[in-house]
Amino acid sequence: MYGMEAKTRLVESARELMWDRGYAATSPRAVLDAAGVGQGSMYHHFRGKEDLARAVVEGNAETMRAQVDRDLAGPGSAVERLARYLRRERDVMRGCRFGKLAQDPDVVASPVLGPRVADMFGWLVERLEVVVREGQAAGELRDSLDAHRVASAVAATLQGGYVLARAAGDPAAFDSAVEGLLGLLDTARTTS
Amino acid sequence: MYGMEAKTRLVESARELMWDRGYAATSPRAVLDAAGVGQGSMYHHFRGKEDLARAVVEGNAETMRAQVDRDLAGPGSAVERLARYLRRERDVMRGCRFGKLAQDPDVVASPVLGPRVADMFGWLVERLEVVVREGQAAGELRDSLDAHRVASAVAATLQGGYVLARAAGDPAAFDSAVEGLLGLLDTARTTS
DNA sequence: GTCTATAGTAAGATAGAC
DNA sequence: GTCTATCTTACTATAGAC
Repeated sequence: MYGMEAKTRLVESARELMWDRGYAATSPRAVLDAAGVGQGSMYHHFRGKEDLARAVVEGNAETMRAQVDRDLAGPGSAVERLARYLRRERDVMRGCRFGKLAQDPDVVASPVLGPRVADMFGWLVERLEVVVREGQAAGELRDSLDAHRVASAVAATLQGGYVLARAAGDPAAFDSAVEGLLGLLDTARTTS
Repeated sequence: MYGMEAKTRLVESARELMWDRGYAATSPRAVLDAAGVGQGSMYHHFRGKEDLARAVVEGNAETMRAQVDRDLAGPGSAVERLARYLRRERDVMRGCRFGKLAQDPDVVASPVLGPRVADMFGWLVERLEVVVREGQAAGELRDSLDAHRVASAVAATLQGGYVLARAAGDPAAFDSAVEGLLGLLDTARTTS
């Protein structure tokens, strides 16, 4: 963290703290201490807390889109690709960087942060929907299923899995939810 | 709110504020203003913010257990009862009173609040699991399904549905997720 | 029981030196 | 560009009068 310039260190420190504590609970003071820079440095590079968070969110969005694309656009059938996405190794107890923000009233109310979180989830569900449709076109998944709704259920199970895991204090709760959904998805295949 | 004694007004005010803002973001100051009482009154009836939250959570737990039992223990097949639970009218944009707490680091870290939230979700998943097993015993749901995992997926979809709705700023995202799961549950029925 | 006054700490941001 | 000092406001809690 100390081999970078101050601006980069600020964003990286904020990224870690926001992942753990969310937006509202991440104070500029804590970010500065973690980055090892003074306050003046932050207010030189950013307009304030919200602007720093914007930089964090933009970086996270790029990373997440790339990860999702890797899982969903790779080889395999539709269900195999959904399974690869759902079962990807995750830092379950830290939660989803975006799901955490969506729960924060300050984020949703922010004109700069709110739309970015909304866009991320809108994109994700659309992306999942495409995979479901491909599965239907290939005759793998039943045509009777509503692709958008199934995609929404997949995204929701993931987000809810994080909630259950944090509530239980046990990552296994996340795995149970994911495997439960995959079990149901398996019954929705035309081939068996 | 003003027809009750101060202690009751404090709990009710805190309940509303915590539903909207969560635990950490709900200040005693805001609760006192909403309840229309002074600070001394609160510190007479409660040991502090955490103790007041405990009273709120205990009341919420009772309410939620009663609601879930009404939905799941009533008449109908297993899938019908799960659908009644999932489709029950909800204040989607306000979210789940317990899911919100599970996401709050201060709550999870609290020895008095954390276990209460954990117990609530543990009880819920167990309760859903019983319904799935009943469906299997009745020959309605496939025996190949893991009841615990399916129950976890149901609970997770609900919690994740709230996340998607808040991110999108649209309750319809919640409905899509719920209907997506119900669509998958329908394919898991042995009868059609 | 309920109130106001006040304490001590931390939040988020600004000013101005270097 | 980066620093420290300072400002204003809010938080959670305590003290002590009524």
